[in-house]
Amino acid sequence: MTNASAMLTALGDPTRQSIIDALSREPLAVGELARVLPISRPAVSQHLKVLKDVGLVLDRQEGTRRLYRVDPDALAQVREHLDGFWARSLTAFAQRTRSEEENDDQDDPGDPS
Amino acid sequence: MTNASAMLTALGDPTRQSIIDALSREPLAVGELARVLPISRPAVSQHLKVLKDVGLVLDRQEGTRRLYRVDPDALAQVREHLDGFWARSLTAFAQRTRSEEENDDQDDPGDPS
DNA sequence: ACGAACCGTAAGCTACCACTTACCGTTGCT
DNA sequence: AGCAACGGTAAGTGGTAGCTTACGGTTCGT
Repeated sequence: MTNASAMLTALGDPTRQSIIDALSREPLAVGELARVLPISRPAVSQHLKVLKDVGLVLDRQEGTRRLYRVDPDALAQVREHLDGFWARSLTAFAQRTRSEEENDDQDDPGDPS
Repeated sequence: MTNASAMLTALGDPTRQSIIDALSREPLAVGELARVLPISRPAVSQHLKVLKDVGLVLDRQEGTRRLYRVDPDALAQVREHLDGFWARSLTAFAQRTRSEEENDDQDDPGDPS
């Protein structure tokens, strides 16, 4: 499992999507996230651990608080991974269209001109 | 929950990621997918239902078989959704850098004009 | 009409995931 | 030193996601 797909898997949880959404606007401490989200503070901590393990968020000690923020480079990696799927699906579609045109030629082998 | 985040959630399962990966290269029938993947054919069917419900894949009856393919537009939606996170995190970072500079100014409250 | 190939769905089970409460360590302030 | 605020982690629980087997429906060939 590549790192990008691991990040994609980590993003599969709606709560973690909300966390990323909030952290993308501004860095937040765990307690601040817990106040916004409908879950307890330990639950937020556990989600943050998952996100940090795959590299989607970074943390920094700020006095007694711990500030979390998203890593834009990691997010870019996931985006490029999806971009790969997208590009392949497009070229596959283009090739399929060409094959159909060739099949049309085969179905009616007469000269179209 | 927007449609893009629902698609992102559906992409959270590694098996579904493999299915998207395979289908992005070429359209496949359910049985063909089951032969490639390490799970049974009904399991593939269930995953395909999830992917189809969120609009990530399209299906087409081809004789007795049912061909599935990825919808490039749907994939583009997810990519743009991630792009939103990415862009916000970048601007947030830029603004934070600016605030730090302003703080430097505040440390020395001389008139900037 | 019969058989074969293909697929969706129901039923059931297991494992894991997300959540909570409880506890403990750390940091900073007075 | 003592207190308060903050946060990570262990332990335990409920729900559900993902898988399998079994069954039924549809389409094509003979």
